[in-house]
Amino acid sequence: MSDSRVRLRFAPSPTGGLHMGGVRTALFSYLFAKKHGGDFVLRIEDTDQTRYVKGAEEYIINSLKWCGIEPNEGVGFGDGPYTPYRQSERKELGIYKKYADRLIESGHAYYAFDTAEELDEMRKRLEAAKVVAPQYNAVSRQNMRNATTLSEDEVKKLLAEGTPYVVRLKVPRNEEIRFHDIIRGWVVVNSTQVDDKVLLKSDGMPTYHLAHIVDDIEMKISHAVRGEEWLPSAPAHILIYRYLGLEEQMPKLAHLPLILKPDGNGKLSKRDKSGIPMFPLNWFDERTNESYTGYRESGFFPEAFVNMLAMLGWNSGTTQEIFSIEELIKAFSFERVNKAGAKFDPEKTKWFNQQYLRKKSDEELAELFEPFLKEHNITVDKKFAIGFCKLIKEKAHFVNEFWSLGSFFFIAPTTYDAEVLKKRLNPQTLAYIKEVKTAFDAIQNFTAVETEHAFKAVSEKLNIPTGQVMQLFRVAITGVGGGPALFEMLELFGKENSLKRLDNAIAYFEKQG
RNA sequence: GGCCCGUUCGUCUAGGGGUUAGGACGCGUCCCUUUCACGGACGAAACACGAGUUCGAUUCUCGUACGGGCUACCA
Repeated sequence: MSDSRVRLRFAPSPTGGLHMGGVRTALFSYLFAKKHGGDFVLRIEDTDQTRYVKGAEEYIINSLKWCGIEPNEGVGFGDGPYTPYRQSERKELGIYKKYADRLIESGHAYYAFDTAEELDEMRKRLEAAKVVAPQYNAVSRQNMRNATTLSEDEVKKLLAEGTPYVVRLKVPRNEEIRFHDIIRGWVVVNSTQVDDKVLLKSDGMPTYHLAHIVDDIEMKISHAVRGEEWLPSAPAHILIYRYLGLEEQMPKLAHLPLILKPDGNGKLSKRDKSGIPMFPLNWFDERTNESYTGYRESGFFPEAFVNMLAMLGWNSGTTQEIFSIEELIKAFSFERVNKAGAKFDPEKTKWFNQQYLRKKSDEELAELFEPFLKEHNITVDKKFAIGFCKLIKEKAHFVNEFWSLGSFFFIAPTTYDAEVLKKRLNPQTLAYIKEVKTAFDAIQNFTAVETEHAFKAVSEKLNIPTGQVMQLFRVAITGVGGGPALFEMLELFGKENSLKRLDNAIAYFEKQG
């Protein structure tokens, strides 16, 4: 096994939008596969037809694409040597039945004909008898309608009559099951705790337990990565591999710690009150008529989202926190994945996006901001947009904050911050502003350095400290009391626009007086 | 309830038999600054508890507590 090709699969079931926990599982699998020059496969586990949600599969594919963690094989990403990659289609090939039959023949699985009502009765009976863990197992199966209690002829007859049946795993009575997990080390469970899991359902579909094993074997998967919620059923899976004689080919197991809610406890839910999304992309659930916001639509960069996810349960062992996907691939290992669940931190998630925002070039940001300008019917030349981004990005976590932070760059103010006016507007400061306008008029080379110089010269001339008039001057130009570096803004606006804004403001200020 | 997994600042985490227990987010103070932000400096803030092993345990072992997961013909 150790010398064979590294192949990992991400195997979600299309029962809804892909949760960020699922994205992280995909991410870790992707990183490991890429690090070892292996394959990353997308397999769709659609064995539960009652829970199939239309659009979910496409959503999963689009999410992976947006995150930049693309499988090189599988549904939506091109066929590899093990097509098809949808379990519903693989079922048509009869492969699951084949493996189930093998288990039946070797005596490790059996037909069971119990109806839902009978199973329910059994559970009630066991509960009434104060059985600690009611389950279909080595003991209780003796009182049920299955191939271990019925004669061979009876079983044949029932099958011939078309009686609905399932195939169950015949779990031994009292046996220690040991398995190794890359993240957790050795785990030991007694088979008494494992129930006779259904392998083949009455509709002919395999359950997850059978299907994922068959497919992992058939697809030559080297490492099976999944969430911690699967740990309790892992012993049953070990048994299946063993009874199939495939323990040697069994993928190495890695159970990832869960992502927990930011406050309180428990698994991350579909919605969080922090307002940070739980899904990569917008998702609309047709069944419940509920929609969920995505990271993409909330203005997150995919790199930031992926980086944040990577740091949830994994670390490089250094103090580095900002990683490109290439760096992640280089640094990743399952050994450095934590065992304990990680609470999701909305604040830090924003911080990650801010880090990436600050790394983007002004040109790139201007392009990303373009749609917001369109939305407000604003046309400006590229240079202005780039200059705007340069000044505004320091204030923001997201590109979608740019407009509300700096709409005054594009629309000259018609109202002015009343608080500031009340505090700072008086005959002296008004005279100051007028004097500044005159001084600006005379500037040939309208740069930040020149305007600031001129502004300060007025301060000296009128003997008024800049502090008393600076904010008022800012309000005159932008209408609001806060914003980016004032003289830098003037340079971007240019002489003509700046003077026009000053004129407007002076007219307005005079009316106030 | 039973079984499994886990437990270092509020959160993400580093560390690991002897450390001033390190970093990051957030928070606070100060500096920079016309404002806000950025940046910088500083600060408050953690080894769940109890035994055992040991010269010495946050680190190893066992219990306890707490948290989480699982307990379907769902994945």
